Amino acid sequence: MELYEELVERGLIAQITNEEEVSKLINEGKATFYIGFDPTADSLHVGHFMALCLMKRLQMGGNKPIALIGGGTGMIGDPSGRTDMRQMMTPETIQHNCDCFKKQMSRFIDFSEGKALMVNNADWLLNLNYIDVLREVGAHFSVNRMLAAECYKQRMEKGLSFLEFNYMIMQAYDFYMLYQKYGCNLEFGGDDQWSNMLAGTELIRRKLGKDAHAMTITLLLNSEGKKMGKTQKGAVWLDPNKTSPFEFFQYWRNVDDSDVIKCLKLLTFLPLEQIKEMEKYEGSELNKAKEILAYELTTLVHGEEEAKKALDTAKGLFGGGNAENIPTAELSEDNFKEDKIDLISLLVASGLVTSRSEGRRAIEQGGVTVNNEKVTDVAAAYEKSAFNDEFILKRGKKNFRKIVCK
RNA sequence: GGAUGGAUUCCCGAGUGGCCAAAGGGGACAGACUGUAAAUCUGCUGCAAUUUGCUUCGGUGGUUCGAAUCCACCUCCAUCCA
Repeated sequence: MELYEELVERGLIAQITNEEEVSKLINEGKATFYIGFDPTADSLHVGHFMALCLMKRLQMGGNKPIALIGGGTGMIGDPSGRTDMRQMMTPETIQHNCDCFKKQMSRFIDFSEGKALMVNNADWLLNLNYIDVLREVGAHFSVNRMLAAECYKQRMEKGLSFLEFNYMIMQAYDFYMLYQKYGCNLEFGGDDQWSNMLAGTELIRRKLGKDAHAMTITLLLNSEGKKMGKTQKGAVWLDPNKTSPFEFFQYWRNVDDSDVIKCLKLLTFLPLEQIKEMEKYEGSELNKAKEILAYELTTLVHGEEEAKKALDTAKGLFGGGNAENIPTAELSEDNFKEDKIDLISLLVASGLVTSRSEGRRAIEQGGVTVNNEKVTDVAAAYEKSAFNDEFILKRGKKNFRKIVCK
């Protein structure tokens, strides 16, 4: 199967400007393509992960990826799909985030010997002269058309600042620059970027009279149409310090039945034949597929060793076995009063709940377990010596913490 | 710059002087049922304490025994007009 066909088969492709041209380009390994990442946080998250995978797939097919870090566009903020204005970031934060991105990306993409490039649009955007831009680029944009773009629809109700309105122009300009500098002839991006990307191809056509293409990646949505990769606590990060490998593993282990196959196709590098086998799974058999999904992804992001650990831990916790690597909370002297600590304090100290009220509630509702024994006494307290042996605290069904005493 | 409407707890949204920590819904969380799934049902959802206290309704000040509710000023937002 050719590369492009595989991408389609996996459901990765959402929209495309010219299917015939693009498929030819990438199948022959002749594309130089770019994907932009705006440095909105100090770590990449799952949403970026799909883009990284795609870069990798294409790179394996001989195409040349350019990872564009949005040091310049980050100063503006993309209004697409947002209902409110992004918080403005300081240049220092942006720089810091850019650096973090670079580090993380190098894990996935081979940047050696010019096989891939990493550039920062701050290099050309920051020094632009307002009047020059208006004359050179602004003349080619029709406000009427821009306003009609899908990505601004939501914002038309709540309000859109001129600052953010310009995001599309900046992104278009990026493509235009990359085309000239590196012969970049293809832009990839999330499906919510479609209008911004089209703006780029149009700008290139108008300014240079050349064809460039755009292709969007399916957004990772669950069966309810919500973006995946978000939890109550926020995004699922690729940085192990922000989302531990175990948490990362668990996130995928817990996806809905209806989303497993889709995730396998979109996110893993498992051959399609193997995934097709799993499509036949029914009922609880799907748990096997979930396990594979979680294991594969954890391996990709954190390495095989971490993935094994996470798998072991999960099996231990849910199947009754060793629970070596679950998140640990350390207690210090200060946590004890007269060599004792009450259960509520313990819950708070371990980070399983955020307030004492919440802890009390959890206990009252029968959601707290100590070494597999349900505790319903709100006033329960433990001696220091209780922590000499293994002490596993559990809130709800899936939140574990091993408690150790310094 | 002018006119009008608005800002309520995670979100939407009721509340227009005491009965309001604030209806209802959504979400989140917990329990039951399960397969570490979904659906469903139940509970719960400001903070702290074993029936009580404390801090909340854009901000600041004021009226009042008492304010989310009334007044003044300010900030922000939306719509229309320029």
